[in-house]
Amino acid sequence: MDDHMISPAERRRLRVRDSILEAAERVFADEGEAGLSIRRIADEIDYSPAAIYKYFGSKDELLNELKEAFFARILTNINDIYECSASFPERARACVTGYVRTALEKPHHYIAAFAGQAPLAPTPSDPEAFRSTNRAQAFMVLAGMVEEGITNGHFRAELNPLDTAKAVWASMHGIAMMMSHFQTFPNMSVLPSELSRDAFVDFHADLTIRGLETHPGQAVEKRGG
Amino acid sequence: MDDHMISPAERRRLRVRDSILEAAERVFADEGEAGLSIRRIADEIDYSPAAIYKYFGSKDELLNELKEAFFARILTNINDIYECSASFPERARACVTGYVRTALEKPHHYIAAFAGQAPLAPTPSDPEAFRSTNRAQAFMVLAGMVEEGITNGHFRAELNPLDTAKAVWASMHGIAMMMSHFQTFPNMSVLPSELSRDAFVDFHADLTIRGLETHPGQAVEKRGG
DNA sequence: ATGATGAAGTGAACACTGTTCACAAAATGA
DNA sequence: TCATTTTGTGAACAGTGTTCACTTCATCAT
Repeated sequence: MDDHMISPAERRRLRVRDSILEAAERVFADEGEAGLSIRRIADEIDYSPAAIYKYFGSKDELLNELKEAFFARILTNINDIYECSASFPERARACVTGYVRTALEKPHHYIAAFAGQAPLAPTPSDPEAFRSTNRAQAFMVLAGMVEEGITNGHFRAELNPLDTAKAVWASMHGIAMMMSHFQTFPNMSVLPSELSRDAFVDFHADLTIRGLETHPGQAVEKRGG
Repeated sequence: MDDHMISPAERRRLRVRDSILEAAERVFADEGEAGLSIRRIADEIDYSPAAIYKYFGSKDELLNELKEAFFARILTNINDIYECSASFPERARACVTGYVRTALEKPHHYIAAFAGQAPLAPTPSDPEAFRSTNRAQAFMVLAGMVEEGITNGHFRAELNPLDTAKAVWASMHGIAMMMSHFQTFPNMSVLPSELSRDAFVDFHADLTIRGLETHPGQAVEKRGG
């Protein structure tokens, strides 16, 4: 069988498809979801609006692909950080700040990914499909990190890894959203901050991780295996 | 001068205006921002679409009024909690959970309030106008709470009250968003939770406040004045 | 080479959106 | 009673996502 062989036609099709995604990505990053219309994409790549529907079932489908690609980026980054050689408490903080910093690279994407009212999970009921989601994978890295911290002795033993990971995710999500939405947060015009955006991300991560630690902000000897 | 006197005409006008807001509120709460169109509101109150523009400059203006009203609700709740007689560490946690719980009463509103790409602050440059915002007031309550905790000795002395309040707000915002968006969070189909939604709010608030505390999860003697 | 099959691409339309504007109806003030 | 302002409307404009009959074109079997 020639599964791996793709005809020139298929290659051509894929190229057009990618050009659609690329144009959408460009407009989206620059002008946000508001500025992104099918007709606009069509103009950008010199096709008719209807042509796009030969490649994507709907605008939402197209957008979902952009969002998933973005979460794939976050996943890669968070994974790289998790697997780096830094010792534990720093690694945990680096995971959190890494997520936020990657999210802030494309504010419009991050906002859009959670703005749509549709339940974000494409297939909530199917475990297989869910676990293949980039979002889910990024979350599992986080959960693994929490679990490691617990067996480490750095994090409190009574914590439930999954629920704790969800709570940490929620907090990360909060600051990512806040800073994506308000371009100058935490330095709001009337309520100035002493911290730069970068420093604030670190500060917030520190608070978040502190909430999990057995001896917050202090070194601790290893406990279990 | 008869500033306080309002003519029957004005009273009538206000009544129509309110009916518009009320209809919008109803549709919005039920079906979210997607289901809310000018024509839909017009249908609901038996007016023509154009009539609405005699009462509101634009759809955004109308929506902003809904959102502000919602934040006023949050402000009231958070204020009530802050001024209640409970002793400190519990009061801090109650503030956080109160914010989140009020937000969760109208998920669509909360999402919409932060989904619009426009900088949420109506007048970022004008301090006067900003401070009159319900959002700003709710935030100041939070900042006051943090400051009290610091002078209390419950919260670490090295914390900057304003920046800390912003970080706490971000975390609260995160869980509020998450639970508004995913209707079953933290109980996701494939990643079930041991905690009910209510218990999870408490859990998250505990983690958040712990990050600020001098002796997390323990009683502490008062320090300063 | 020829004719058939299906994919790629299009223009025009549909149903919807927020918004505007000339105009009518009604209430108000002189 | 007349003039003026306010309140409300229908029709239209420009925009949206989407569909569909239609052409154009590449592929493939005979």
